[in-house]
Amino acid sequence: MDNSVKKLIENNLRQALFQIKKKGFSYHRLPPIIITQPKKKEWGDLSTNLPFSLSKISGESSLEIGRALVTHLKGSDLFSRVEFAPPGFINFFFSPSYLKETIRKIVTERKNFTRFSEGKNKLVQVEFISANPTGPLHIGHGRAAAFGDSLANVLSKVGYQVQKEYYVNDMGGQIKRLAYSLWARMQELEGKRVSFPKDGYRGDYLIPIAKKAQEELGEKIRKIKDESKIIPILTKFVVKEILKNIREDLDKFGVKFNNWFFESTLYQNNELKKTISFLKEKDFLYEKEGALWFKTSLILKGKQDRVLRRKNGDYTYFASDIAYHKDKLKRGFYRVIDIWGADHIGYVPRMKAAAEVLGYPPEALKMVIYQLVTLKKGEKRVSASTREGEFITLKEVLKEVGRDAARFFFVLRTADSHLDFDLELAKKQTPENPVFYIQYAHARICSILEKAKKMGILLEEPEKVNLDLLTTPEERDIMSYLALLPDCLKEAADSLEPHHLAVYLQELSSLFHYFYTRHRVISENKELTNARLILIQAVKIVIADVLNILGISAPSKM
RNA sequence: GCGCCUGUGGUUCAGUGGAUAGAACGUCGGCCUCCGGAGCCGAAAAUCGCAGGUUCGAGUCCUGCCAGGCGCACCA
Repeated sequence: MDNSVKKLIENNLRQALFQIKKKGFSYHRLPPIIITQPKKKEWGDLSTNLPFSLSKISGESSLEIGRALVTHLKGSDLFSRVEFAPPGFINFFFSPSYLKETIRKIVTERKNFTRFSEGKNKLVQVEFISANPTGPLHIGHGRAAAFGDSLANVLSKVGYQVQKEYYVNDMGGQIKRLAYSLWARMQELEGKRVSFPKDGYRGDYLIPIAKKAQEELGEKIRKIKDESKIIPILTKFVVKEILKNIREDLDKFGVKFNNWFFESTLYQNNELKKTISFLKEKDFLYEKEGALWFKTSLILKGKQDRVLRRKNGDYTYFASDIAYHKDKLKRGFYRVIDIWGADHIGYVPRMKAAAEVLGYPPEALKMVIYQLVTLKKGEKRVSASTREGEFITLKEVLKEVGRDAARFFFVLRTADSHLDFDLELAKKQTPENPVFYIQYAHARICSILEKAKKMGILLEEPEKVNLDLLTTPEERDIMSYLALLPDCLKEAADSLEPHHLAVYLQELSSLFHYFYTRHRVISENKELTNARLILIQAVKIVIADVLNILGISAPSKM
């Protein structure tokens, strides 16, 4: 728990800062202490530019600050060396004893090695995908699913109690069009020539649902003459069916939600109307031209007001979304994270403004925007669109490239990057996909452990093994990198960027494969064998743990 | 027109204001008596879109421009 090595170094630095202040160095405030992994091995395992940043504040020379800090940093058993690298860096070299402690911890604490306690008792919500139940999930939703699920896992590692929620828009014009589209399909099945509703959903996926609707509802519907009374029945049916498909896809993708929140409940339990009254009391509403308006302009300068209730009496999506966020706030989340596609970017300021009126503390509501996925078919780029019925479904992607590869592919990039999903490449990607590289490292380790077992070599308790024997540069590099994992996870959580973990895995796997080709784990030297078995176990545990966070399997055989 | 995102080797992407900008794929050349060759090593390949600015120091921050993506509803 709480195995941040950067935190340890930071504490050491703070003590040293306190010491040099007593010796006459003057600074009125501390700069943020930034500790990074340097580019070159000669510059240590970790490094800080504190002399630079402190010099900027105090006006004293970075050379003097650096030298003074280093003399006061000596004496920690964390490092074997601390070097001042003029003109302004301090480089830290982990001590062998710290590295030993690291792999012992990993082997004994296992998954708890990456666990933090800081979020304890704090509720966080991650709301993601929330695709309208008007069609199957497509490749873009896959990105949201992989990102949101991984982020939720990362946050729960840091100690938060995370709730994953899917908001279902089962109201409004889109759903109405969907029901009419289904009705048209059903009539087609009966051989009637009907004109398809304009702006209807033309995708083939409605055809099997239409068949099922006929089987289950046909008789009931035939008795109803008034079409307007048929539609509500069909609406309920089609939403249920499509949600069932969505759940199946997500199940295959390894994504499970704690809660499915239906927009319609906000109507049923009157919360929507209560929200409207609330906003009215706050004097944020007015009527104009028969519609009810929200005074967005009071908060967002230069922006126009937005309609909450239309002339025809229907509430807008914005209205129920305000009610939805009011409900979330009431549920006591320390933080609410909404993961939205870039096509909702213009909606962010509006929702934030509404949140302010609802009384959200500014940092409590965070929208993460991920850029949309475009499909690359040869030289052509095709964007996904549910309405036109021309899209690659998540189901197809899963069929083509598999869950592990798909999830890794989606989560390897930052949310900001515009993802070109080259399906042709993804299809033939199997051998060269980076996820296999990582899983292969895991499988290789399992295989070695299995071999050791067959040879009758028992895995010793880490305390009983002489880890001082792990002295080669390759072994040291692995241990050093393992020590950085908790910080990597912490940073992924703080920045809401799970891709750091995917990058970490690639590097760790590379270090392991490199080690593997140079050294034998199982050898005549019994003591060394035991030590290396501990090392590779640590690597194995870490790979499996991080893959698990990313929702990817860690097979022992491939 | 306005707002947000992106522009880094041939391609896809990493990169927390710091030290000589990294990796993968592709290309070329090597490495299997021996724990899994789905691996490893080496080489070629980058004016970090362009132009200014801030700074001791800019791929990273600011301004302008160029190119691409997404928005700019009484749709969701």
